[in-house]
Amino acid sequence: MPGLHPVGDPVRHIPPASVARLTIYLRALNTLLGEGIERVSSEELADAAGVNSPMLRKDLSYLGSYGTRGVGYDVQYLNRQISIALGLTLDWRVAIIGAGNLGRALAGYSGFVSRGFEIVALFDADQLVVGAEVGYLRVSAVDDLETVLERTRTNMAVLSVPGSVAQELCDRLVAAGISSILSFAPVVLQVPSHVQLRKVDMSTELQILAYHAQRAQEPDLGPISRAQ
Amino acid sequence: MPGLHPVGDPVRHIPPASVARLTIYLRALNTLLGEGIERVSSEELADAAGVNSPMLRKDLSYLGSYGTRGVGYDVQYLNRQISIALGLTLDWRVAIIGAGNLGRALAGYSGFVSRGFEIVALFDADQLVVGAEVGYLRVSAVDDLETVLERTRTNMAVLSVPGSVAQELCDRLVAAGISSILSFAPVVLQVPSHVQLRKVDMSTELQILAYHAQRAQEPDLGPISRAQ
DNA sequence: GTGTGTGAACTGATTCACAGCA
DNA sequence: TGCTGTGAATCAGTTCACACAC
Repeated sequence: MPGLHPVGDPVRHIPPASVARLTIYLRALNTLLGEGIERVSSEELADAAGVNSPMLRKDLSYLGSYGTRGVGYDVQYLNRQISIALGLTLDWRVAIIGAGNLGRALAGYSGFVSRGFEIVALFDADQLVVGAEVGYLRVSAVDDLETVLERTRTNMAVLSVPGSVAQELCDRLVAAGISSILSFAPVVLQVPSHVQLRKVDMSTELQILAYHAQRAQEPDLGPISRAQ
Repeated sequence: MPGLHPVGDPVRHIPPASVARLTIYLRALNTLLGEGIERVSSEELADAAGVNSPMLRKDLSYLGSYGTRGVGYDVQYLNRQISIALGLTLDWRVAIIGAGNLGRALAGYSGFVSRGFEIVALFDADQLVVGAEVGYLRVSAVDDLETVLERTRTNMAVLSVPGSVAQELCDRLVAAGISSILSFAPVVLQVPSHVQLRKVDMSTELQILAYHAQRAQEPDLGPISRAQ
């Protein structure tokens, strides 16, 4: 009986860790769809997503009972149900702030568009860049931020600006009513609690890799000289 | 008594969640250093890092006792201790695979170099791009991957290639002895267990934002019609 | 007095084993 | 019989309160 939940409690409250994995399942399902595969077991899908199958089943159970016992999951149907649960069927209009290499890479990244995200604006502070065409977008002046955000009905923003101006621009985004922000700036940003801020940070990631690599390097009992 | 741990058990085994936050503290400490601040309390540093102070103290306690009770932490000293614990004082030589917009953005990103990571090679498959100069680097042909990795003594790799070729290149990196990989490719990669793979994925991040934004939108009891 | 360091309590995430259904 | 869905058990991560050092 897919689609049936106690009235007033539909799908509510998926644990954050599960939400993150649901996006991975979605990706794996898309790959399967592309290969023309129509049905998949929790074991197979878990493999494709790089998790174990009880975890996958637990995650999916937060959404409802969308599989068939003894059989597995319908790829297309599950794909759609996860999309609905994540809110991907709504209209997401994204502005990218900062048209440097990173901003342009993001603007040209087809993975966004294919998943219900439309990039509707691209801003830069540099007058030499303003007006340039990047893909099908024209770069707007960051001075016109508020006006353009409103005109384009933007409801999500990506910050790809230098750390030194990130907080200032973040504040302007919040003041303009944006409450979902993805930041690539290498600084800690402060936002009011109603704003969802996520950070992507390449040097943080490298540092975490360094930690593990270091540990792998010195097999077990490292030199105490290491400290200081 | 900083620097003293039971012999044979120096600093071992920092929980993953703490490792991730230590990189943030490092960033905050660097900002403080830049402002000429010499001493900081757990409360102040926690604020700057966007966490609460008991958590920060707990995280730091995994490294040792580097603060002074009643006083706080020496910014410079703590900065150094965290760097050591994370392995940032070792020699990290990074290759970037893929010289598209993203690869070039990464190659030009000063945040890497400033934290002990040296970018030593940049690869692309496109013959029109090979040989071009990006910053102080010359783009190498991906055909020469193994040779160049060895010559440059690369020990970390960043994958910024299209999803369709990511697994193949990942396999080649692993075969070439690279065991720390940061992938920006929007696919699930399979690696042997001794290889540390981290993923950065912008569309995953947007999807997570979408989930929260959707929930904020429909105040609490969403329509059941939502399912299917 | 002040602010760190840490065991103890708690909360959330993951694993497991198996009941339930095709 | 086969594979999903889920409570119960385990494990990890976070919060808290307070002992302890300066």
